[in-house]
Amino acid sequence: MTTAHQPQGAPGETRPGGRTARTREAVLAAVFEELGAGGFAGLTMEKVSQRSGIHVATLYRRWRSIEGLVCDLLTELSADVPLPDTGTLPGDLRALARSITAFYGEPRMRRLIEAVVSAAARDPQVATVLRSFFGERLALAGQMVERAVARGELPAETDPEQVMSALGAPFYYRILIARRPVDAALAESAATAVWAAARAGAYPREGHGPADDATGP
Amino acid sequence: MTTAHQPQGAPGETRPGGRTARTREAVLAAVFEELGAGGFAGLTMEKVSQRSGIHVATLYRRWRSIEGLVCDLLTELSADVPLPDTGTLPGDLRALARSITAFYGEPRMRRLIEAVVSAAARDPQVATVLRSFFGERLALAGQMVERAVARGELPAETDPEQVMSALGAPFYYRILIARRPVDAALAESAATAVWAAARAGAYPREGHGPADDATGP
DNA sequence: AGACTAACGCGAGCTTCTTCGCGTTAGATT
DNA sequence: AATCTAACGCGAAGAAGCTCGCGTTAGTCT
Repeated sequence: MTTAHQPQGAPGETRPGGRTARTREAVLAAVFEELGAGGFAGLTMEKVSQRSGIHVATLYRRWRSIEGLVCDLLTELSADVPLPDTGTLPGDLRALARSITAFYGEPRMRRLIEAVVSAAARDPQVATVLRSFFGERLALAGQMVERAVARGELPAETDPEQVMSALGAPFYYRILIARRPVDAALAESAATAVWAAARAGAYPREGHGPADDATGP
Repeated sequence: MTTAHQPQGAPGETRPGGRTARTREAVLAAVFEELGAGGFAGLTMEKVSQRSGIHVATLYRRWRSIEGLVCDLLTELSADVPLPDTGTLPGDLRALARSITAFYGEPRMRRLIEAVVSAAARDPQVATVLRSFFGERLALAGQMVERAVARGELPAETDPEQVMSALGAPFYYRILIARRPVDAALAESAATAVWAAARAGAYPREGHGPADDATGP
């Protein structure tokens, strides 16, 4: 869980509840606020230092760079989107899509993911953390799909992680590429689309080709 | 077409075929190569200057920043993915998905889009250019879907741009978030998924809700 | 061909970013 | 309570990034 950048900070380290943890909290809060205020463009060590009251040298010592800070913030805000269990996959997909919409409805969170992706483009270590971070979340969310397959809602050869990728993809496209706010319509569209596509066998496990009904209606 | 950063450079300006155009060509080529070599992480004005043989001051004068350079490069490489017309929408979707795969199959191009998104997170002007750039391409690609609607392959209330967004989204998710290379399987999956989802009415125009078959099989 | 001007090269100078050494503080240890 | 050490504050020094003014070059215009 601890990033490669910071020698200490996560619970279970040498100074668990003490000064170290306090400064980390203060710093990450400052990064988050600064990010919400000015985006990644206006994010600088100097500002984080001023807002948090922590000296710049300390920031460089523990996090090495802005990228490291953003990266650490990402891992901190991990457990914010819980997995639904409504009993049916379309219900679950819809619920999750709405959760994601609520999450990224806040400009702060869009700024955060923007910053993380931007940081990953510059720092290979951040890229690694980002990949494994989403990898874990994807594997976790995949359980939702596995239940659906067990219930017989989807073909047995369906790849759970691909389904969940397909659910998330429209949001990140909207945020990073189209650069428009996410809304309820996107959530409905994403959930409906993934459900239809998954039923059509568009997300097969490796080895199985996709069900080829793509030759006409 | 001209970015907000550079006073000259695009064809039709004051010094069309002369030194200005040559330096721009040399500089953008240098940026591209440097990007392919070290990614956005290793991209610096100094290196671009050295590789292109153009003085640093000139780079700052014309492009103002690294972000401006990357932004200009994006607009330069715009017309590289032609629109297919196979006669059927599933055929078109598949062909386009394969084109996109070929395009982003090159690490260089993944680096480029990474750099562009990263630059947009820092520079609001780049963000604007990025949005309008993809907006235009989306509108253009939407014609593919309009033809399909006219042929009766899709519901009349289908929103062309949403369909095309949905086709592109998986690629950008793969590149920027999952951080794994794009492959043929992704192309097939994306094309198949969008086709199934579009037929199910998952991409309605504003005002029409998505066709609600999301309550169970 | 000659005059005119936009764009470039050059290097100095400024700002911002980043690191380092040393003394101090907070928390753990016994 | 006394000791011991990791983490922090502080300021200075070094490096990198960025701007500016001036002279030169290349392309245009008459």
